[in-house]
Amino acid sequence: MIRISPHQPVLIAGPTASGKSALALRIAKTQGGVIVNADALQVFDGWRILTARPDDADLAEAPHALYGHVSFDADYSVGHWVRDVAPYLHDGRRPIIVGGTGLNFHALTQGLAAIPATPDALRIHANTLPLSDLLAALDPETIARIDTQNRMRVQRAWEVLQNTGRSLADWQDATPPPLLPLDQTVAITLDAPKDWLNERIARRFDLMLAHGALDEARAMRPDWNPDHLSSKAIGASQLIAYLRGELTLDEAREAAIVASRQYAKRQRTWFRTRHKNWHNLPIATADISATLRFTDHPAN
RNA sequence: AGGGGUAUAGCUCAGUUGGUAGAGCGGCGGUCUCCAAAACCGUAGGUCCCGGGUUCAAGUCCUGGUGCCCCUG
Repeated sequence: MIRISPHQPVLIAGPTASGKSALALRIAKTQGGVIVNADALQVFDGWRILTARPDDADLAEAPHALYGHVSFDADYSVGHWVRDVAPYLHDGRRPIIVGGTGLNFHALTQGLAAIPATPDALRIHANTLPLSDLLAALDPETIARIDTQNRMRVQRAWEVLQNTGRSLADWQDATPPPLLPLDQTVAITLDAPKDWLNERIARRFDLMLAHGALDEARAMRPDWNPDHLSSKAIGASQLIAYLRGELTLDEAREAAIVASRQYAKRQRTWFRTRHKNWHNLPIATADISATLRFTDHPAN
């Protein structure tokens, strides 16, 4: 039994296709609140079907925020997101923060180093440098805490040092307190059995196709640029490849489903190790509404 | 029916002049404080189609089957 008091923020995490949005909507409708998106791709205004963004009917049932509010060709990252959620944390309505991006929840509840954004020019320059050069410029303290084989992590550390003159390790040690400490929330991680979820992932992709994912891809095709963040939506590159005749529809479908399964695996790994202090809510085995108990008075 | 080709990991395929097998993808596990639906790391899988033969030794050569593909009639 999970007790939830009035106005208390609710956090809902869980692997893709586990039913997070449906749960959020149910809570919002029955208990009130604003559903706030914590998903890295649903913030974009492109690929609405493919990213499983709430449809108009959902939007009509409860207030939603941070869905599709960023242009499909814009840059976006955890830092932007943390700034964007802030206004919804104390506006009098219960925030129901839902998404599958573990890093966002981590930044929200554990804090995020206040590092200035990397200017585009510096990022573009960094992209051209060999990994060995990036590594050579880094301080030992930072090197010790990053995966030196992971170019993105190394480049990030390099960019921070170049741009701010301070090492990533330094910045991280000075991480400000979190915007929303975990103990002020009711944090729920949806836990779905792997086989059950894999089946749902496949079914959901077929449903997306049935609901016009291909039309969406056709509409996005003229502006298609794999470098856009929004282009990372699972299934996007696959459907574009199909439209270009590079894959059969069946191959595109299969590739998208596989990518989705792999993504769900990464999410499970993250949640398993990082959400130890969250409520673990098994989804296929229990009736969720029976587990959640909304109280009339603050619980603590 | 005749001729040719092919049969190696779940899939697609590599395997040099014979020395009991590898890759990519997938699977499984993990890492991750600003590209995170990203990026990265680790790992398990094989009676090498079946039988016989040559050889100290055969995925590799010979032979008989079988499956599949192509061509001819």
